[in-house]
Amino acid sequence: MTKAERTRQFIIETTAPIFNKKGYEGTSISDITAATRLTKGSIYGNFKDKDELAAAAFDYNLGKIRNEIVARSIGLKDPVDQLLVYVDFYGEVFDHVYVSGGCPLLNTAVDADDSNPELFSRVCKAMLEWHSHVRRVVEYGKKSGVFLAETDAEAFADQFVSLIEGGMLLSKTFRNKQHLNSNLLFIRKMIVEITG
Amino acid sequence: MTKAERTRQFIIETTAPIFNKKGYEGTSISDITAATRLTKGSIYGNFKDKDELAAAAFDYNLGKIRNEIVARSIGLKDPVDQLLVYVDFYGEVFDHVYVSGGCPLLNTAVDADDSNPELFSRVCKAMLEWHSHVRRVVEYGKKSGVFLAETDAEAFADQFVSLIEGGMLLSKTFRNKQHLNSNLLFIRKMIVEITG
DNA sequence: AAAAAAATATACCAATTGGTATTTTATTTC
DNA sequence: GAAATAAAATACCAATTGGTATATTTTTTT
Repeated sequence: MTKAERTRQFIIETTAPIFNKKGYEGTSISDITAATRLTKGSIYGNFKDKDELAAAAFDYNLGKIRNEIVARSIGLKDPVDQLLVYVDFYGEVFDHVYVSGGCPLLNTAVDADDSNPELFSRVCKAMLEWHSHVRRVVEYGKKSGVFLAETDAEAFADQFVSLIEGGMLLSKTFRNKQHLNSNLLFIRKMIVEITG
Repeated sequence: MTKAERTRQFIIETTAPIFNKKGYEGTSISDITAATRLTKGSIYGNFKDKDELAAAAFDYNLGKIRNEIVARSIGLKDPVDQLLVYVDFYGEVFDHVYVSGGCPLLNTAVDADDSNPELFSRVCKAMLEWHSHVRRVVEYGKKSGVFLAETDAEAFADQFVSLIEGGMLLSKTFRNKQHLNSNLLFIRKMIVEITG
């Protein structure tokens, strides 16, 4: 790892929570230089412009979540266990996610859809990835006889994602983990209910 | 209604969707003067500063929703009907809400929690109002024997609000009403399930 | 260790930000 | 309709925005 690569990574890791908290337009170059204690020259030597850094910061924020989900999912055969990876994960990381400004998917979906089309397309892709993954796990569960054949996988994914993101929104707004926990418990019941 | 009151109202109504789309910090004074075709002097003659206008715009955006919910709820005795007011309302207004930038509660909750404490406290209040209303309707339904006694009203409200806000998020991100509709249908089933 | 290359800092730029004091115009009140 | 009053437009302000050209350090490579 060369010096430049280390600096680039350092800038991304330092500014990622700031972008997540203040938004991708609300974060200024001086916020970035203040947090990194680097100068503009250094920032612009490593990134073409603010948008490129914003995109890298979003990818980093999202990547941390995705990597953890992937790691926890390795080797799991039972679709129930695969769904529970998300439930367990969000239950465990809320406090940490809270201090870094909340769910990057939720935050960026809300604030980039008007101002930053490039960033918004990344959000779309990530949201679709998550939604499709849940849907495919349910479809796999139906095929393998674990889940009831009449289960609507698409609708299940809608409710799964909505309950998690909605729970994050409520818990962050009310500064109370209980709302998210309540939704996660409900998802567990939903999983039991589609289990034949 | 005096001239000043009319102008003030005109400014609020014209800028409310802009604030909702671009965020309360992302909307600049020049966005406001361009949209209203008024000058800074006129804007600042009617509002102390940008924050006061932002708060008025949020109140206006929220008020439109609240007024409609209240109007539709008048005279309803059955708690099922009272809950269905929200379900019907969000099913009907999605297209309109979409073009005005999405749910103001969701948008403002996400973008004001860091930058604008005054605005965020209004969001908190509004979200609590909604959540509490749903909870109280369910509690009333339990007392009057319409809903099962074992129903957890607090948890029901968590899921109710999360499914609507999460559905708005999905439908807005994917530009597809179906996700919200799917959640609204699910809420209907939830209501049936707690009905004894 | 010297030379070449790469990374960082400095000093600047025009444009835009939110906001104000003052002048001009329109609306009330008498 | 004239005088008093209120509203809106103009012209300005300092501070900040994202960004760049150039100078100075650090790293590499030889």
